Order: sequence, then C-alpha cells, then structure tokens
Amino acid sequence: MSAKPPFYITTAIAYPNGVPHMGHAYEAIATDCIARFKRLDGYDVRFLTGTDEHGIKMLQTAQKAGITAPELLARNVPRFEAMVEAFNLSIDDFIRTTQERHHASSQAIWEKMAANGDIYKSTYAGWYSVRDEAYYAEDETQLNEQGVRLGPQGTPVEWVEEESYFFRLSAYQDRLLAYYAENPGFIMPEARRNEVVSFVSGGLTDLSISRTTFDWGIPVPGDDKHIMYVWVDALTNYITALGYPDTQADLFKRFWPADVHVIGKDIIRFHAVYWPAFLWSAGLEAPKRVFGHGFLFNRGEKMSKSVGNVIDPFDLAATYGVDAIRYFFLREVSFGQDGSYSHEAIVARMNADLANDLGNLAQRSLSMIAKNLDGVVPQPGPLSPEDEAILALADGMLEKSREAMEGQAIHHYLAAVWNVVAEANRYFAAQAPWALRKTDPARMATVLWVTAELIREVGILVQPVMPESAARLLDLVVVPADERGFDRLGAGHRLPAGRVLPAPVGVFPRYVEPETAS
RNA sequence: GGCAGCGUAGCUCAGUUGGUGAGAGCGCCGGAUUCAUAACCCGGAGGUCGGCGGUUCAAAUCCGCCCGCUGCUACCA
Repeated sequence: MSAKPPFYITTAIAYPNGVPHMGHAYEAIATDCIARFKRLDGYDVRFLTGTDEHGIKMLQTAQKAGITAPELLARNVPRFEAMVEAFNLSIDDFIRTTQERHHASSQAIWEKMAANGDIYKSTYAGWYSVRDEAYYAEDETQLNEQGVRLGPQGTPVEWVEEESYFFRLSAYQDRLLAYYAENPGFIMPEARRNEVVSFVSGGLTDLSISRTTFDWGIPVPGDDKHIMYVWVDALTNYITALGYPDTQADLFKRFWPADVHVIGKDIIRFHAVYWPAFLWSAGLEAPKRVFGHGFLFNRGEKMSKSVGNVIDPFDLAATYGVDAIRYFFLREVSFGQDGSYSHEAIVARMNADLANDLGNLAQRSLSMIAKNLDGVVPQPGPLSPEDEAILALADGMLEKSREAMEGQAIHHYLAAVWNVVAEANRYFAAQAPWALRKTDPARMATVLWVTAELIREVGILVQPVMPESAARLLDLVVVPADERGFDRLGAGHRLPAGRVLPAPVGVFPRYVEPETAS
C-alpha cells in the first residue's frame, strides 16, 4: 500500500451500440489528462473506463443488424478498447457491464437497497420512449400527422403497462439538497449544479427500476422476470471495479468514494441525483465530484449521421497525431463548455503552439548547444535579472496548473504553461545567444542553460496532455525516467551541467497541407 | 411561462468586490532578424463593450426595460 494519497477518477461507460465517435475520445482524453496530472503530482491514481452493454437499445440495434446482442458487442466493444491504445489512455481497468463481477455487484447493491426498505413492487403504466429511455405522462406526448405518438423530445413512445420495482427516490430529496449545499463542488461546472438543485427542489418522484419487457440485462435478485433498469446497472460499474460487494477489498477501501466522475452534460441527473441516492440506500458514500463536460461540434454543427459529419477519432489521430489531437481539444475547448473543431482550427493550434512556439524553441536552443558546446549542458555563470525572472515564471507554472486542475480547468492549466513558452521565446530573442557567441561565450552558455532548463520544466509539465511528445522532449535534455515527476520542478532540481545531449530532432512537426491534385 | 446564464476587436474568448487611456491568442498589415520547424521577436490597424433608460464624481462592470441566443424545468394544447 502506497503512502501517496488516493485519487479515483472515471469516465462514463460508453454505450457500444455503435462505434466510438470523437465525443467518446474527448471524454477519455480529458479524463486521462487529469489522471496523469495527478499521478505526476504524487497521487496514487486509479483510472477506470469501460462499456455499458445492457438495455433495450442494444437489443434493437442488434436486431436491426440481424444479429444478437452479444454479436453486436463482439463487433463494437473492441473499437472502444482500441481507443485505449490509440489515444494513450493510462487506464487501470476497463469494465464491461456484461462481466460476471458486475452481475454480482449489481445484484448486491440491489439487495442492500431492498434491505434498507427503499425498493417496493408496484405497477407502472405510461408512455415509454425507447430512444429517450424514459417514461412520459400522457399529457407530455402528442400524436403527429402519421398518427404516431411522440414524446416531448419528438421520439416515438409506446404504451407500456408492467409490474415494476420502484426505488424510493422521494425519500432522498432533503438529503440530496443538504449534500449539494454542504459540497458546493459536488456538481461542476457551477451552471450544472444550479440546474440539478432546481430540479431536485422541484420534488422527486420514485423511480421505476426494473423492466419485464425484455431480458438483456441483469436479473433482479429473487425475481427473474424482472431485469434491472439500465441506470442501476450502469452506475454500479464504478464500485464493481473496486471489488464491490466486498467493501473490505483493498481497492474499495482505498479508492471509494470516487474523487471525480467525468461525464457528459446529458447524464448529469443520473450521476448527481440517482447515484448518490442509490449509494446512500446501500450504506455507501456518495462520490466527491461529478463533472459534466460539454459537447463537441464539427464546424459549429452537431455531429450526426444524417448530416454526415461524424468524425472517426481514429482518423483524426492518424491525420494529425495523437498528441496534437489531445492538445488541441484540451487547449481549445474550455473544459465544461461545448466546443467546436475543424481542420483549420486544429492545424492552426498545432502549428502555432506546438511547432512554432514550443518545438521551435527547443530546436533553436538545443541546436546551439549541439553546435557551439559540443552538445554538453554548460555550467551557467551568474544569473542575470532576466534569467532569474524567466526561471521564476517557469517555477510558478506548477502552482497555477494545480490550482486550475483542482477545478478540472484543463484549458487554464495549458494556458499557464504556454504563457511561459511565449515568455521563453521573448527571453531567447532578447538575449540573442547567437550574437553572444562572438562577444561573450560565457554569457551565451548561461542563456542556453536557462533555456534548456525551461524546456525541462515545460516538458515535465506537459506530460499529462502529450505523453509521447513530452517524453521525447525530455529525452532531448536527457532527463532520467525517475526524474520526470512534478516533484522535480523548481529551483531544487535544475538541469545539471555536464550532461551530454543527443543531436536535437524535431518533436512537433508542422502540419503541411498535402498537395492537392487539381 | 418559470429559473439560470450569455451577448466585449474579423474569429475564439479574458475582463476580482464599479475608478490608471478597454485586453489576450489566432488572423491581417508593416518592420527587424537569421540561432531555429518560411519559425521566433518588435510595431500597427481593428471594438457605439447587444439596444434604450437610470443610479453614481465615475459603469463593459450596479438597477430597469427591450432584442437575440443557450441550458434546465413547467404547462397549454
């Protein structure tokens, strides 16, 4: 067992009735960045992702394709698993809700909730929308011209009357409101919290949590006619992966409650209302934070199959490079807000920030060390006020980054780092070491040492966003593998003189438009 | 309909509790430079801070109304 503080972070589990789109990759990338940041900052991190494989939609999609649900999963789930490699996700576990461990866990939490008196059997009658996975009151629906009844979201609904188990959600209203009040950071960003508070304040009704109309799911303990509502099943994944129902398991004791569930803004309610209630009912603690990120738009348009602008994340990574894609989405999009992307925006970002600012800085400074100092890190002379100032600015990056990442403001963390990169370029231009070469070689050496040290610090700090490229950057200044943690930042661990550096090679290539045949 | 939020340079956005002449990045124009990935550096043009009215010595920043947009939620039908 580690002395490091624990940090448990999860993505939502993806619904694999289709293949991954950029939205899935985005959530995974952002969560991975947070996980890596915490790991480098000295935390014992547990990072979970996975797939949500039950439910009627899975059955229907399979049916449409003329195959079974397991066959559909066999086709799609590997694509989600492939994202782990393709996007360099540093996960510790990949959970699939069809796994045996998850059946046991889901049934166990159900039994706990039942034993607590929060589950009762009744009948449910109403209009159900498969697509929305929600029931609607009759007056929430209407008939269209074709005589098809539609729900408020414009999706078809069907009359369902079935015996159902209910969860006493209404009993948790006060406790939820108290929890939101006492933990202002529970729901992030803040705008989402306001919505949830207003929703819960408006009154909670009990929740139908079982179905008898199909069987692709986990059976209710002691009543096989019923299978669990997908959200009871899905949410439970977060504790299954820690060994639940064995609450004495090492993982469970160490990592529950979760520090952050990173999810899309569309499923905030399930995570911020239902999930804490389920957990309390089962005698467990609620997670510490639920962060709802925004949606991605292709050139400002929502991605949809009918518009034909759904982007394959694997294609993007192949075209621009994994790290460039990771950087683009994490830097360009305010985490928590919706974001937009386009070829032009991606190219502009990667060329300006990565190739021109950071890559070129490394190249111009390290090549001077190679050509003028035989590739050996020089011993710096007395530091000038300019040297001290830029080093101090770099030393301040960690605190700013931490502060930003406390609130998952990934874009602020990156802005802080690139502010230093911009200043470093100004510093380099102002000091003009190429001119000092003839007038004051000792001073040139000092400037080059300072710049190399800046590259070391920036390299360490950008590892969470661009693990591969940052590693190559750090290789250029020969930072040993065990000296790449955030504890190595700052004045206490400056780049030592005497290191022999390899010949500098470009880490961040410019994106050049391929020649178009005309 | 209710609640919450937003509308600031061509684009994306910053602008603590009202007070140095309204900012950043990208883009554009000009200059400088050659260490470097046609990169970096310097300078410049560009805005009625959605509109109207009000409070104040002073408002992008507070209040009211209006217009437009977004989210949550309700209801009519």
